[in-house]
Amino acid sequence: MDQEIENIQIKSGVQDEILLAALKLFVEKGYFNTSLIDIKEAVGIKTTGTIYQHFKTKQMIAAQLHANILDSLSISIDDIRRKNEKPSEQLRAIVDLLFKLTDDAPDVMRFLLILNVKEFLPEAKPLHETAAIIKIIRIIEAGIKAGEIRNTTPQLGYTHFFGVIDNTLRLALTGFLDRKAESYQSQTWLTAWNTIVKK
Amino acid sequence: MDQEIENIQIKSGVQDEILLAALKLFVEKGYFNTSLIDIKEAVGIKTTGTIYQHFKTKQMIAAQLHANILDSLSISIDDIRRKNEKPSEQLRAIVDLLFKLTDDAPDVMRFLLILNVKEFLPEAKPLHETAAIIKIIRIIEAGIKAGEIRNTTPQLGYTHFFGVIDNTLRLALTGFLDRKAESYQSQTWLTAWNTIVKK
DNA sequence: GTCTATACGCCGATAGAC
DNA sequence: GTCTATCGGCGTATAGAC
Repeated sequence: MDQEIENIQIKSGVQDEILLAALKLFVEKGYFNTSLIDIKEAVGIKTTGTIYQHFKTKQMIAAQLHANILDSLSISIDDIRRKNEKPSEQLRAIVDLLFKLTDDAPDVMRFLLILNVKEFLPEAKPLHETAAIIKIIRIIEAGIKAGEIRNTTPQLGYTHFFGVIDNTLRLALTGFLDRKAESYQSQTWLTAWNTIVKK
Repeated sequence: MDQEIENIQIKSGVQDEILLAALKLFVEKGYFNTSLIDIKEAVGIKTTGTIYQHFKTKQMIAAQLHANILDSLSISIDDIRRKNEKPSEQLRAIVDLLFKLTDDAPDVMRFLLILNVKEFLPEAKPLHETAAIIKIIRIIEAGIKAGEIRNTTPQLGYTHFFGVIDNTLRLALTGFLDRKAESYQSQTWLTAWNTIVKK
């Protein structure tokens, strides 16, 4: 999986076909309901043995996916921080990205928002200890210092703001909200921003 | 498992000991990482065969837990609706209940908020088609009609309001928020209510 | 590097004694 | 109703030919 600014690109090659097929199956049926035989068939190779040429274990496939997604996100956030000055603008750009990913790469967002990663990657850091989320919390921290965001703890600000954002994306991904995520974007941004803005 | 108004009570008896042990293990390790042997040992019986006297399959244990939790919630919401007139008061009482459950019965809330139920109960209704959630959406609908809640769709109102609530509870349950859920309750209520209140 | 074939363990579930 | 014992199957992983 190739990381690009502001998006998540998939290279060709067997290894990446395996990752792509696994991502689709994991979010569709769950990690434990997906066997290497399922993956083998989705990729179109004839044996599970071939998978072991590219990944040491089934778990490593999931670990690689997890790392790639979080790395891409972290890189995109770096880029957003370079291109935008004010915390409010940075948050806005992050929200834009997440809505875009939800419509364009829903399986990536399902992996992030719906799967309980800890069950199949017990060694994985909790989300809030990953680089991407730490950077977001820093942005909120900066917003509080700059007077854009009301005086609260960055943790609780993050919790409320992304409570609105993530739940909207999650319920769009599961079909409870019936239109494309994009159609909820402007109203959801306003609502989320209002949970933390200084008035 | 005995259902009581405003709380979730566990009866004694082997059957309920199994449910209680399974709940704890499922939220701790995940459904698929929990074997009947784990459950047997947690309960303190000597054989997995005994479990089959009370439940037809492992899946039925999870299904029973799921049903009991959602039924209790639905009953509690009925009670809240009887005791409170205004939609704002009803929502407030539901939030009170959820925060209370998070501190007093965290495993129940972990089952509801963190586990990806669909993975191990593929036949289960999505949460938003359950009686409990339908009732909540009706409350929001009533609030819009009564002029307490701003003019939006009940679905999006639900999404934003419970985005704030659920994420706060989820992050309290996972330790990202380091104090008891209760300590965030009043501020989180205000934030959530502000996402939908008519101004 | 991809294939065939298979080993091996674990777990859900069952049969039947007590 | 709880126990002992065991079956059958699935799924991960490996060994080795092509």
